[in-house]
Parts: sequence; structure tokens; C-alpha cells
Amino acid sequence: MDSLYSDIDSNSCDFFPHSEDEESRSPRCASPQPEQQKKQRRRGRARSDATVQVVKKNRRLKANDRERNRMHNLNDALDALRGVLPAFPDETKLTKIETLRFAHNYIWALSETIRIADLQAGKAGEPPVLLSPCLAEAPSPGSDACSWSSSGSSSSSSPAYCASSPGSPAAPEDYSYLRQDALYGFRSFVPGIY
DNA sequence: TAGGCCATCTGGTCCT
DNA sequence: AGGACCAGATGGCCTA
Repeated sequence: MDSLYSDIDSNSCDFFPHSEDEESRSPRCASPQPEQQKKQRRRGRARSDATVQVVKKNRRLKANDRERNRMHNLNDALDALRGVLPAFPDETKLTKIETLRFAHNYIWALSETIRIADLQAGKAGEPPVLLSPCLAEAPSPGSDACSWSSSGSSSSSSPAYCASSPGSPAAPEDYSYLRQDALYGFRSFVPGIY
């Protein structure tokens, strides 16, 4: 690969004349000190400045490629996550942040469903009830979904938020930016929510 | 046109 | 040394 640049002037710092990155600003391109000049005049100097630039450039290109692949893998994983989440009626693709938040709530809702079912199964002679009181008392669509999730937190670790970012207070304005259909999709997962 | 979302590039940091 | 991971910057595309 480096052979492609083998005919480049080995002492030139102008190989990337318009480069503003740290390499062009580095002391490597400053006028060499007398001791350095002696070393540079020696035969067999390891690598010319231009070669170093080319090596760095190639390294950067490889790193860019790896980073691209890494992000593609991340997006593939997000797509796989979208695939196992309940679909929305309008089939609009969830954004990345919506996917993560929705998955968080979805997992929590599944856990709650299992927990309530186990509780009901433990009571002999009573028919199983799949919905917990707190879920049955869920607000109607359009009302505060975060207060709903908070109401179910008395006996289990519910999410501290439904649509807001982690750690943020459960205030309506915190999730107002979320798409409405994301909330509806989450609620529609739990039977009887709306 | 502003704002949101996204892909990509880039440099820094940490780990093997 | 090289790769993985991360966050900031940037520019393109889309929608209200």
C-alpha cells in the first residue's frame, strides 16, 4: 500500500497541503533542530515525514472503516430490537432513542405481567387475573403515562420514567417530545390498557 | 426555514 | 501497536 506513495518527496511536509489536522501542526513539520538535521541527513533514516503522514492517513482510513462497521453492527442490533417489539399501527420506524426507551418499558411491562400472574397463581381457588390493579388503573391515552408507571412501583422496581430520559423527573413536559404513537404502542401491549 | 434524526469523520482514551 | 469504544463536529435529508 505504501508503495503507492513511494515516489513522493520524502522530506516534504506539503503532502497534505490543506490539512488542518494535528499532523500538519505537529512539531514534525517545524524546521528541524541542528541535531535533528544531522540525524535526517543520515542514510537509512527509518521513515520520511511523508511516509509517516501516509501511514497515519492509512491508519485513519482503516479506523474510519472499522468505526463505520461498528455503527452498522449497532444499527443492525437496533433493527433486531425493533423486530421483537410490538409494531405500531402506522408502521413508522422508531427512532434509536424511542427504540431503547420503548424496549425498556416493554421489558418492564412483561416483568410486571409475569409477577402479577405469579401472585395470582399463588392464591388458591381464585381465578387468575392477568392485570394488576395498577395496570387496570392506567390512565387513558393522552394522560400522564409517567404517573401511571410510578403508580405501579409500590411493590416492584418499575422504570423511573416511561418516556423521559433516565433519571429525569416524571413531569409531563419531560416526555412531551416523544411521539404519541410510541406511548400508544407501549400501552397497547398490555391487555386492557386502552 | 428551523429542528430532529442520522451517517460519517475524527481525535482521545482505554484495553489487549 | 493496534483495535474498540466514545463523544464532539459536521453536513445531508426530511418534516412541520
